[in-house]
Amino acid sequence: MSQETNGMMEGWLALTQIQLSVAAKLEQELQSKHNWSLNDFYLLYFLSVAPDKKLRLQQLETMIGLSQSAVSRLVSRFEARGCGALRRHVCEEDRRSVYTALTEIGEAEVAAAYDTFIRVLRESLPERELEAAVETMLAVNAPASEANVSGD
Amino acid sequence: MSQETNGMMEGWLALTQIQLSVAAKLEQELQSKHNWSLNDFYLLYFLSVAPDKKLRLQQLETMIGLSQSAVSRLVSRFEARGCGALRRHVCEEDRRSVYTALTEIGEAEVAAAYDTFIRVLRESLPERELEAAVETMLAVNAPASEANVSGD
DNA sequence: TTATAATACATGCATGAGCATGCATTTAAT
DNA sequence: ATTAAATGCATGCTCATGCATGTATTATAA
Repeated sequence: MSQETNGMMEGWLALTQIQLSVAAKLEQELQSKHNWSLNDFYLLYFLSVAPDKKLRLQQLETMIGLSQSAVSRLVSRFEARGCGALRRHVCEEDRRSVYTALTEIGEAEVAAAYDTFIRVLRESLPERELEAAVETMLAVNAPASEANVSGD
Repeated sequence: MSQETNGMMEGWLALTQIQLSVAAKLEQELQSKHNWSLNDFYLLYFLSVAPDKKLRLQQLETMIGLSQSAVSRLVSRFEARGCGALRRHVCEEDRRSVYTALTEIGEAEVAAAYDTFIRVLRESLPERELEAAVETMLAVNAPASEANVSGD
């Protein structure tokens, strides 16, 4: 466990903590203000910026970063709430696929949730810590990592 | 959804994707090479760098970033495997607390897993994308964000 | 001392996630 | 045209997690 690997470790742990805590804050605010989970928001957001505001499940997988089954159920659950933000219909060019499309109601809701999202991001992102964590990792992993570049 | 907020969003999404994919790679390698989950590794790692190589559950909560119940069960499951890397004993100064201590067997296993961890981190960390994502977020969130600092 | 509150961990329960698999549809091979 | 393989989504199962709560211990108040 050398100096360098330790820096790499510290940087990664710090980055992970930051990601976790900001994501928790986002989840919390989206939940209380819009009754959405973070993944609900990602789902609707990616639809809102997609051409024709519709995507097949497969496309959502990589965007949201969930497994195929998880996306299938995420959309199912959301649709089952009956809030009318989503609509699913079989893709006519390939009847195996299913399109998930954003409705006008959904568009408005996404826009509102987006504002919340960005606000919380601005407020809760620990900029200095994030920059420090990343710099630590990059410095440690650089070719000439012999030099002591740590601030403290 | 202005230019600036969009940059913030893009940066956050990129950061999240990076964290997810690297964590998945770490999990995968730890699982195949050491039969540990990522949280298993974090647990044993934090013990290995703790004074006397032991910690109370409460201390592990914030370190690992899990709830109290999740940590309780994480330790329980690990101990229940009977691989002898962990030992739990009631804290004598405060009999409500439980110490989770690393054994010598555990120390050796952590050292091996640590090497794997750092190697995967070095190999799979997308440095340029990470730096770009963070810079995007910081630039967008900076006071003088009028200036166009985006590369494309 | 005794009663009340606070603390630390364990556990029942509900939920979301991944894996393996099933079903329907499309594509490729013959 | 027929058959086999591949693709896209749904679903049964298991498991890890968070919340609410229970239990044991310690701290505080009277």
